Amino acid sequence: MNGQFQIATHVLTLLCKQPGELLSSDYVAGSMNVNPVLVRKEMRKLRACGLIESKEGKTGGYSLALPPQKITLADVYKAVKLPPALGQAKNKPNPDCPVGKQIGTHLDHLADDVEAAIVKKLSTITIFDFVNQFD
Amino acid sequence: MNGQFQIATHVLTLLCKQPGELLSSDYVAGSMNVNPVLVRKEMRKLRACGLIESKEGKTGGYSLALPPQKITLADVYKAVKLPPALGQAKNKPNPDCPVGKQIGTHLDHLADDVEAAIVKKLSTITIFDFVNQFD
DNA sequence: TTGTACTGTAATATTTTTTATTACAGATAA
DNA sequence: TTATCTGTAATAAAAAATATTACAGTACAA
Repeated sequence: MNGQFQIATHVLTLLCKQPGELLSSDYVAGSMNVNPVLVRKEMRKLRACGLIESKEGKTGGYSLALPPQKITLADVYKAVKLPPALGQAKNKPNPDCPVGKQIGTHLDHLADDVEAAIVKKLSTITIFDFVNQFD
Repeated sequence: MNGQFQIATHVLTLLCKQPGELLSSDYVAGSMNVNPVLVRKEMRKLRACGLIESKEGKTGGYSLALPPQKITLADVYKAVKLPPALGQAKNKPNPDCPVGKQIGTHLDHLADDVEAAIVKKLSTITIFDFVNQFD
């Protein structure tokens, strides 16, 4: 149960719907029933990728750093860095087994391909597109 | 850290490499350093989808139910039913917020699209293909 | 210049999920 | 009838995600 992508997308949606305004982590957290600190953590990632800007102090808050047509959901996905879609083995396989010895490499390669497919799909959708679905 | 797909793929690889033999959960678990009960749990899912067969009793074990050319990694992915690639919000958003009210629907739709992209990619690779990569 | 309302961040606790372990009933072959 | 396997449940342990608390730093405004 990992809601990081959902938090990031929710905030970007709010920012897109209220351009020019600075939204606080408290306000945003209230809209999605989540802890404000968690919002600030995700915002740090989005800012590190140049998707949003933040302002400290009274009257501080978050705003889009780019026009919403320039932000794709792939950017969001890469910013929040979810765990791999195919999962990840906890233990290393037995190196004495011919299969165990090699399977890690092949599974890694496969995981890369799947991540690429996800990014490709998400790169076709901008925040602008996503928000346009709303009434 | 979710290794269910890895376990399933590892077992199918071993079964493919040793056709005709029945492999026990203990043997397989040893090849991937994982608990045998966990292997049996994944095998239950694969069997429910008709990918493998199992035999109880002494000399029991697991075998492929189909030729490896007929089993795609998409079949495996669907059989093990991983959590959604984009994650999932734990809490429901605030229904009094215009965005919170609707975003669930749009995120669900997006999740479906991404899962479809993953399945499409994985459906191009059979277990036979995967195993052929090994030395 | 002092109070207020934010961000930024760390530390810790709680909750949830995943994996491991233990146990045992039932099946099947030697 | 004994040994070795699957099938499954129940429980424990480990890992990950989220929530909470706390507080330093920043910026605005009265």
